Amino acid sequence: MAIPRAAKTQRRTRIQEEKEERILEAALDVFSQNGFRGATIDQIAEAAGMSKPNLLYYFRTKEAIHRQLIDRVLSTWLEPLRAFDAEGNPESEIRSYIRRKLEMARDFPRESRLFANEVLQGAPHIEDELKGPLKALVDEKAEVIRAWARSGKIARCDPYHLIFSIWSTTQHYADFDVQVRAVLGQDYAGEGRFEDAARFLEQLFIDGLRARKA
Amino acid sequence: MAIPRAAKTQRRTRIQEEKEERILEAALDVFSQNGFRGATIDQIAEAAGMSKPNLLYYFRTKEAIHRQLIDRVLSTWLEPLRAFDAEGNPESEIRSYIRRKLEMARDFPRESRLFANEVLQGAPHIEDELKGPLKALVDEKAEVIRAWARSGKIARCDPYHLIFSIWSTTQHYADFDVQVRAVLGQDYAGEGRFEDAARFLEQLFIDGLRARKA
DNA sequence: CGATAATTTGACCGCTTGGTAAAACATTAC
DNA sequence: GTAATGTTTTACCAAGCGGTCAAATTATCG
Repeated sequence: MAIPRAAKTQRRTRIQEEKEERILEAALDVFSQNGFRGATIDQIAEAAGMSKPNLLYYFRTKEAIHRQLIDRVLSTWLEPLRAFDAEGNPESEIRSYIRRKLEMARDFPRESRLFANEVLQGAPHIEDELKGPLKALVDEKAEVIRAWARSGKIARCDPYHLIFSIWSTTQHYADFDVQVRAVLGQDYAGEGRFEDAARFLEQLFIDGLRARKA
Repeated sequence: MAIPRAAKTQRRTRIQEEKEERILEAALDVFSQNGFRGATIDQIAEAAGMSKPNLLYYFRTKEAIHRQLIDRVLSTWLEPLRAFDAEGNPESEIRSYIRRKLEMARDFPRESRLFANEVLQGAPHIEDELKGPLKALVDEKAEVIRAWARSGKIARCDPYHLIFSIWSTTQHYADFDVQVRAVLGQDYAGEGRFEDAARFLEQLFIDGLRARKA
C-alpha cells in the first residue's frame, strides 16, 4: 500500500524529486498566466505531462502546489534587495540593484507574474510573508538608504517610496510585458528593450537622487 | 415575448440603463479583484443585487460584461496621458501627469487593477486596443517628449521608457496596494502614502530629467 | 525469482460554473 | 381595461472543477 505523499522513509526516490520538480515548473507556467483561481489542476497536470490523479499523488491539493511554489520563489525573488550593501557606494549599489532587478524581470518573468497575480488579488496566500519577512527586509534597507541621505551621499528622499519605485519600474517589464511589446511595436524585436530600460532607469534614478545643496 | 437584450426600440427604459449600470459597477468590483477567469457571474449578480438569470438578461455572456467594462474604462484611463500638452512647460506637464496618475490610482484603484489583471494574463481581450489606440497615443506623446529633449528643455532620454516608468510607479499604488500597506505598516494609516509618493516621484522625475550640459 | 512498497491509471463524485427555457410577473401604450 | 412588450423568477442543463478510490502497474530490494 502507498502512504505516498511525503513518503515513509523521507524523500527517498529520485523519481519523486523529479516529478515534483516537473509539477512545480508546470505550475509556475500556469499560475503565473492565470492566477490561482484561474488555474486548474488539469492544466498543470497536462503541462507537466501527467494525469490529474497522478499529480495529486504528489501534491494533495492545488493550494499545496501554490504554497510550495511561492515559498520556493520568494527567497530568490528578494535576493537582489538582500544584496543591497550598506557599506557600498550608494550610486553603484542603486545602479546594480536596478540592473539585477531588470535581469530578473527578463530571465524570470513567470516568477514576477506569479507574485503580481497574487498581490493584485489581495495576496490571500502570502499576507504573512509580506507583513513579516518582506517588511522586515525593507525596513532594514530603508534605514540604509536613510543613512546615505543623512550623510549627504544621495538626495534626501523617502526610502520606502524609492524602493517601491525601483520595484515597480523594473517588474513592469515582466508583469506588463504584453503592453510593453504592444506599445514598442513588433519591429522592436529581441530583448533590446531591457538594455534601453536599464539605460533609462539608471539615468533617472542616479540623476534623480544625486545629492543637491539645499 | 421578450427579445430583450439591446431592445427593439433602442435603449428605451430607464430601468434598463439603471440595471446595466449596477451590473457594470458590481462587475468592476469582482473582475478587478479576481481577474476574468477568477470572477463568476454569480458573484457579480449578487454584488449587483439580482439573480443570475436576471443579470444574463442584460448581458448575454460574462465576456460581454467584461468587454463593455473595459471599453468604458479605457478611455477615462488614458485621459491623463491625452492631456499631456506639447505646448506646455515640460516640467509642469510631467509633474501634473504624475500627480494625475497618482490621483487615479488613489481614486480608481479598481479600474487600475482591472487593466493590470488583464494585461498580466496576456491581455487576451484587449490586445487590439493596446496595439491600436494605445500605441498610437503613446507614439504621439513620445514624439512630444523627444522634441522637448531635442530642444534641451529636459534631459535626453528614451520617451517610451519614461512613460512606462511613470505608469508603473503610479499604478503600483493601486495594483500592489496590499503590498504597499504591508510594508508601510498599519501605523501608517490614512491616505498619506499618496502624498508622500507624489513628493518622492515628482522629485525623482523632475531632478532625474533636468537638462544637463553634456 | 517473489514480496513489498511506490507509482499510475480509469472511473467516479459532489459541487460550481456559464448559460438556457419557459412561464410568471410588471409595465407601458392605447 | 387589455394587449403588447419588458422584466424577473424558478427550474434546469451540460460541462468543468477539485478531489477520491481502488485496482492495475511498475520499481525496488532481498
